[in-house]
Amino acid sequence: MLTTNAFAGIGALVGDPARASMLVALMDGRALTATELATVAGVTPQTASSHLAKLVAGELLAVERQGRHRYHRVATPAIAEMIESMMAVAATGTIARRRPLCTGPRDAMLRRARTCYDHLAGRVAVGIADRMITRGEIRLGADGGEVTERGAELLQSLGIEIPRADGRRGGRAFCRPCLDWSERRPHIAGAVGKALLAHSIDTLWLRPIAGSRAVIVTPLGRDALTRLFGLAPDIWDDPI
Amino acid sequence: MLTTNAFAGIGALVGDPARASMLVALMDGRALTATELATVAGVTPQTASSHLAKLVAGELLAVERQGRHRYHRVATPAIAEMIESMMAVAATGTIARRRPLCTGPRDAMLRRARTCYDHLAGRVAVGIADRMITRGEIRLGADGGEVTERGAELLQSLGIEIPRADGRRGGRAFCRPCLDWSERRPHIAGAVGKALLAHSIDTLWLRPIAGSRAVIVTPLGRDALTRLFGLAPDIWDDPI
DNA sequence: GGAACGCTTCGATCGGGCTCGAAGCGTCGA
DNA sequence: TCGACGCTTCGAGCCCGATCGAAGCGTTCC
Repeated sequence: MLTTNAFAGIGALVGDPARASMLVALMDGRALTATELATVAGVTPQTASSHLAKLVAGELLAVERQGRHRYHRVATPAIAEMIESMMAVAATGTIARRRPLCTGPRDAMLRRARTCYDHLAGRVAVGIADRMITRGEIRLGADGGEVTERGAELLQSLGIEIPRADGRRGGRAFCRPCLDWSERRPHIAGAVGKALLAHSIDTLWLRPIAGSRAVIVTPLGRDALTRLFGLAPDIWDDPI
Repeated sequence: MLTTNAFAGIGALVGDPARASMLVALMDGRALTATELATVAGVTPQTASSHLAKLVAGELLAVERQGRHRYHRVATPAIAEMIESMMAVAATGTIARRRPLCTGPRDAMLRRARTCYDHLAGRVAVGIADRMITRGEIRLGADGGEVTERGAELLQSLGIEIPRADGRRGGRAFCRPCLDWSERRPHIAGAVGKALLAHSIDTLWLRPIAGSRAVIVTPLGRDALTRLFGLAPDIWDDPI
């Protein structure tokens, strides 16, 4: 079976710890250089080069040359989704469940707010999803979700344009639940989640941290998100 | 990073050809014995036992003892979704795209109609999705889909009860697009796809083949599906 | 032009894991 | 009770691939 071999090949590509680290690092959607990825993976540049060549040949990563740098990024959204679903499985495993996923002040930031490929994740993102559901602005089920009319009004009032499912103006905007690794509950992914994150960065509500998936919630963003999405004030406090 | 290690572990588990074959074979949702899986993977029972032990330890498979048999199945729907997304990536790769996925009379059946974990896949499934979209019975987008009121009426008239997204009666029924490996276009997955397949088997429209993911479309099913979903007659002909 | 830098290629080493034969354990049927 | 069967464990062989040093190529900066 040709597909089965390709399937195993994908697994083997992801199966090496160094390559896995690289893929995880690229899951925020940015493009990183070979040297940066070597540092992330904890290997020498030669080894990283070999790994990156394999990932590019396997079409998991795409590469662009810029001068003497080579920027690597996740090749397609489908691949990012695949990695997401694999991490969701990995995060629910016994080994990961045994003790808290991460500790320390740096990881407290990750748990609070981080990027998940093209949308927001973490305690804040789950809180936003919770409130939008209870206020009837979105609906989320096991198989998908959508923005309600009330939700569309809210987003439009913020200046966020949500692409419709079928391209037509009158169509419905779907969104996708994405299991949050740290919270173990869904946050909003898909076009809606992407637009929400982009808008939050544009308006300086959130500020990405270079070299990390964590994002800083600015004082401006804290006020805006609390007000607009009716977040509980204690969402900003890191639990012990 | 604990999660990254677990992530790489999942990849390594899937990365072996023998284990990959087993997982693919189990993707129709049935539970198979260790010996059956050894045959599928083309390895000796000892080797299969070792692989299965790893897959069970990694919580990708669950096992049930029945007398001297051990039945293995995909542990959770989340894992089946993960495998699906990996196969979708594998099926779009250059290697798989180079030549037709499969040939021969046995594979013609697979291309026509097969199970995809808990729902139907293949040319017929894609045809059903196409027609339901054009007739306004379902909507499918990149991030999800839903059953329209007209679609709900159709399904209800067939005696298919679709679980609502939020459990409430008035709620909306979401469904999920799933990229068809052989057709390279989406068919219907999620609760709606599952209910549709179950109903088709109950009514003897479809008959699963033991030891294969292919399903036979009975004459009864051919008539019913053509009539109910307005399929083009040539969908039953295998292209050369 | 020369040096520093980013990245790749080549070659050698080495460890992990896949594989199967042989043997052992539990279950089923006669 | 005995043999057949399904499956697992143990052990040894063996191959693949990850890793890094050394060297080479192209780019940038001074």
